[in-house]
Amino acid sequence: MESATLDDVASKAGVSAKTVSRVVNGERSVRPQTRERVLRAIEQLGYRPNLLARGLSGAHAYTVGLIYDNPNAYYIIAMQQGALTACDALNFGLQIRTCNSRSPALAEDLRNFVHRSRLSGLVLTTPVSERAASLRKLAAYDIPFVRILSAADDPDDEFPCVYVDDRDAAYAIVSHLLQLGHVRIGFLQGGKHHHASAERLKGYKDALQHYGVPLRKELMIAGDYVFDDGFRGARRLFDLAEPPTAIFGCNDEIAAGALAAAQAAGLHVPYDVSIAGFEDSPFSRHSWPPLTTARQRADVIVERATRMLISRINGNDIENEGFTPELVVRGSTAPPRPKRRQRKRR
Amino acid sequence: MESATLDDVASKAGVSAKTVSRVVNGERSVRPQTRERVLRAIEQLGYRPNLLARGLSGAHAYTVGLIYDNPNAYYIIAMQQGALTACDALNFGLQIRTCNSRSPALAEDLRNFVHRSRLSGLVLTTPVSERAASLRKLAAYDIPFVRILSAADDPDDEFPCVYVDDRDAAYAIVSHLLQLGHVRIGFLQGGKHHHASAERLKGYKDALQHYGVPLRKELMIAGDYVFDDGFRGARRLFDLAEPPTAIFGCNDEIAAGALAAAQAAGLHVPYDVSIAGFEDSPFSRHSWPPLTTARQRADVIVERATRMLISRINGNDIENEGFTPELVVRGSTAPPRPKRRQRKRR
DNA sequence: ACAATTCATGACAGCGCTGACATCACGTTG
DNA sequence: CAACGTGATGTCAGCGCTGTCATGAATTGT
Repeated sequence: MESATLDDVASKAGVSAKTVSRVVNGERSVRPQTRERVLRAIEQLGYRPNLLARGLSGAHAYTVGLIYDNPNAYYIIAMQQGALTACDALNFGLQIRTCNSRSPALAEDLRNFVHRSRLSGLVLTTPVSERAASLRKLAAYDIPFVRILSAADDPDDEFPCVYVDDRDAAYAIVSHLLQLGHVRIGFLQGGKHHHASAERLKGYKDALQHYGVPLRKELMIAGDYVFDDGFRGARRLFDLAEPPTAIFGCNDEIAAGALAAAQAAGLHVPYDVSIAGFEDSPFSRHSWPPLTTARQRADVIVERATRMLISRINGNDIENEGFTPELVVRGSTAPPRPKRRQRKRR
Repeated sequence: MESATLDDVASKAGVSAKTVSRVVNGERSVRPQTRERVLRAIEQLGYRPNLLARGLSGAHAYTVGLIYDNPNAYYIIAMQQGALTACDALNFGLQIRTCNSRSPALAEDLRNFVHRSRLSGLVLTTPVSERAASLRKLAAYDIPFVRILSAADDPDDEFPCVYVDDRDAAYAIVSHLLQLGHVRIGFLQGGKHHHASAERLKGYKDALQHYGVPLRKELMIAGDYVFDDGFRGARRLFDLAEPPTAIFGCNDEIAAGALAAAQAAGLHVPYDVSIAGFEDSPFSRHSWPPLTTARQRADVIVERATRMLISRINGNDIENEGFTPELVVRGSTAPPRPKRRQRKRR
């Protein structure tokens, strides 16, 4: 019933506890044949190292921290799931923490968190992962971390990361709208403090340019990644003399707000106006009509980042990796309805 | 920089480490005067016990597990938040785990989880908290737990719990609809394996009876706590010869489904049909129109439950406690629109 | 007033593991 | 062939805390 200890494995394999420890921690200097024997004993006894003892004894607690500053519950759950999967598989613990990414003391807060729990490293999600100055401080504190962030043109390779190609995904969404025949496409931007916002904006602009559609300032509205800003932004768009026939909301919550605004204004989605989001949150599936969006596998992305981090902690070299969200077409987008307003367009 | 240890506190207070340990753990046999001195030293040094060492040394890991089997991200995040608040305040660790509440091996799974991490106890949320047979096994395994559950008529006081008065809250919602003048009120029930479903049903029935409105079988539709069942259920209601003028969905996701179904059917909410949910999830705020619902403070409830659990682990007696969700009236409910159908009603 | 009991406190081992260092068996090298 | 790496393994202390038991002081009963 009681779980096996290092000593149990050691005597079963006929080696010292320290050697078993070496095998468990993947240290080099163990003869392959010995390693083999130890691994077999571990397998037979179903040995798993005791995190508490490891942490108490070692230089770090064999536990990573998942850091976020994000109000989106679905996103958080998915990220937690991914991190947990990786940690369970690799015998690491997981600590979960919110933070204030705009605090000037961000780096110090994180350092305190790491030191207090003797964390082995951090997985930083957006927008925490984008606070360059704080990251430099963290690195100076010798805290290992892996960040998840939007791919930038100039990939900032200073620190290891998993990047998400927001530009490409936004490009795909806007192209989809353009191909449907939309020309006046509203853009509800997300918070400026997320790099993803700039990337998605770039995808929007690039797609318009590629299809030879001029950019219209009045169709682009700033805001944050929240429902209310989607609602207000869309209302402003509908009030224009020439309102857009399609709206791209920078995430599903913004798009949900736009959807609500459309319905409040008596517009039919998608016949009067098409709406697209970004993220593939349950919102996008559970609205009416369901939202066209870009699927972002936060669980997979974070699992990857967590594995990279642990690998790095174990002293291995790691390589950055990228993901591109995938277009998901649902009922909220359709060809524009020909109508006077559109004909009038110069 | 390094955090203080028991020994630091001990020498500062002029006592042995063991005595400090006694104070920290609230053991009785310490003279008030000594305790005072130790507490002052702890305060001055900012001492916080090391969870790893405590867990390694002691009979349990000073860590509680939060167990859920629930697909609702908002709910989970709120619960985690509450549990974390309590654990941070009381110097306990927190482990978070999903499980399959319908597995016949539920109790064994939980026991393994507890043993593997040497958890001090469990906070069980619905519907895990309702699996009576498994709870008895857990109790037999000597695993302390506190459950969160729907208040039943016959309060099952066998195990400590925090209960939520679902019946009263549902009663309040249906009364609200009745007071608006609705008589044909559809009821979209949640999954049978949640006791809350039965309680909410009871609230529905009680309210109708109190207002002298006969119960109509055809207005009550079974389903689960998911969007799709809300959608399908509402569609069936709209297809009735005499459709309801109001619908009460057993949670916000069901209500969101009903809302989508109404919009898909070209019905205007709330003028053609009123819709109410339960839970006060962001769904209810971010739909159009926003949903009338019952606010359930999952964070507060779970924080309370966690504090109870830790108190119990520390050897104190605890008392059960109750919460009643609070009616929140938003734009999705309004008086029924007088129309032919209603006049025809016999 | 003295043994019997209770209370407050301390000494000490040890939880399971890792870090630092010691050891030993092999080549290598001049 | 002695001196010296180099790689594989072992020894041992100790991380910070709690459980167990020992100790001495205070309190009680007769």
